[in-house]
Amino acid sequence: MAREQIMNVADSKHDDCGACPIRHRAVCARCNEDERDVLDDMKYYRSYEAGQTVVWSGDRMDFVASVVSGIASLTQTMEDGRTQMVGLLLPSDFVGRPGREHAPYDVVATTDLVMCCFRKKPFEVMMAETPHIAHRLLEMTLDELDAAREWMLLLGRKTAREKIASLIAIIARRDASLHLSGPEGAMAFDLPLTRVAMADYLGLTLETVSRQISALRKDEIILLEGKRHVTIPNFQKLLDEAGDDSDGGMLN
Amino acid sequence: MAREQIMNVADSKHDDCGACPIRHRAVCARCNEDERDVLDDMKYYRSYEAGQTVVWSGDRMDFVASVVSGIASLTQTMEDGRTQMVGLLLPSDFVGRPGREHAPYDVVATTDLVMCCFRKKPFEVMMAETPHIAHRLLEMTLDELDAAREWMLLLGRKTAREKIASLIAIIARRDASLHLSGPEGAMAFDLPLTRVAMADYLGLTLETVSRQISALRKDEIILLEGKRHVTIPNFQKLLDEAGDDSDGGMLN
DNA sequence: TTTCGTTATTGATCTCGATCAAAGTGACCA
DNA sequence: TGGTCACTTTGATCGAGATCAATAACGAAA
Repeated sequence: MAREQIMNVADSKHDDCGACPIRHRAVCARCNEDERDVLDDMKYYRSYEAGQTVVWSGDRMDFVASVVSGIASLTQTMEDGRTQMVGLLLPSDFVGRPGREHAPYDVVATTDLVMCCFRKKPFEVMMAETPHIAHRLLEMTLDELDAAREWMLLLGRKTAREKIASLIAIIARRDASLHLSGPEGAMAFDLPLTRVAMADYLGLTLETVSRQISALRKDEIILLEGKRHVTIPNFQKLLDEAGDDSDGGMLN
Repeated sequence: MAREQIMNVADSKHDDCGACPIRHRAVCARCNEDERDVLDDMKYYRSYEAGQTVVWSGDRMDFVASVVSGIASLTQTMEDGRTQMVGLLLPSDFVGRPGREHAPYDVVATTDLVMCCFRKKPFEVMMAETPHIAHRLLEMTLDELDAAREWMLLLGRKTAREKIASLIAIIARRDASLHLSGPEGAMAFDLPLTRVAMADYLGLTLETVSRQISALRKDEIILLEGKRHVTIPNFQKLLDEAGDDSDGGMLN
């Protein structure tokens, strides 16, 4: 990890709070200047282009990180090339495990990506000294575990159509919560994933993904402009297609 | 939760350490008597018969718990009855989330089961005061997240035969680590799951599970005595069938 | 503008696992 | 001893999604 590759972003008082959950919620929220100094010393930003691999499975990983902007995905690959996405990291999501030496999955930039990295050793020390951080991290990990379990239902039991509808609903909801838009009328956004990435997410082939998206469009569950821009005229209808009960993945 | 249903197990000095990871690793290991007293006050044991439901999805859940003996499973069900197991809890595994009101999944006793329960409020207080517990819990949650991600690869990309082989390998390994047996020669154990439970775990039907088990037996990857007792003559062969690279699910 | 390369769509066919159906096994009890 | 019930195995057939193949859309570079 050459020093020159590290991009230090201007660090005026609180301008990165929204992007960096560890700092924002565990430390910065309390505005403890000592802790801020420790953080400033041990963190750095890196950016990646869409398609770049952040870490390869099995590589030594001497940092933990959180996503500032863009989307990263965790991917597992079998020897014969079959691949399954096992995690989708959106802004504020965390990756890396204190106490672990090597990455267990490929981490890939799905879109252009900025990550906020913390060198692992000092991060571990800080975590031991700052209970807030351990609690916040536990909180985030439990959220991820819930998401993973929702995803397991999708992979194990849903039809291709339901899978696609579920994925679009997840993206729509995440997008809506980022933009703090009003109650659910029409929603519109760009799909941040290629058909191949969707297929890897859903345990399908890209052809099936394409066919099912076409089918949902024909049935006017979604509207497509170009290949990526989606409008959802009726969110409830989409949820019905997804086969989710109730709120479909929102945590209590 | 009637008082009479609560089974208080004899609590001589350290006899439950092996069964109760929270106490064992976070508190009891330090032999801090004050903390022991707090725990003794807030914990209780419950037992369930195979098939009994511990909590229903959506129910209020005012405790967290860890498995002392037996196997519990976390299960999600869609309105039309399709069900997917999303977690398999073996002795020392933890269930429940501090700060959550309602259970997001059904928790079912897959075999006869004893759980060690902690009332949630006092547990949360203790967690806030005892950093060791939060760290230990984070550790366990991260392990579960890793297991869930391994499972996602299985659900999304593996064939029926690979799924069965993977499941048997997981059970064999867990069993071996419990009994601290020597290096991997022949292994023998009872399957703790019915065919239906395996199907729910693997995202298959019970017929397919049965057929694939028969096939593995015919190919002498496994030996079957009765319907449940399995012997694995060559563990590496089983791993090859499972399609796992390297150690197939062991962490780091 | 043409050309190239990436990404997406659509069609034809095949296959693995689901579904429907029947029979086998073994524990428990009257 | 036979009957019942839960669980499992095996067979026959079907269908959703995979696979193989061709074409389309679109942006970037020349």
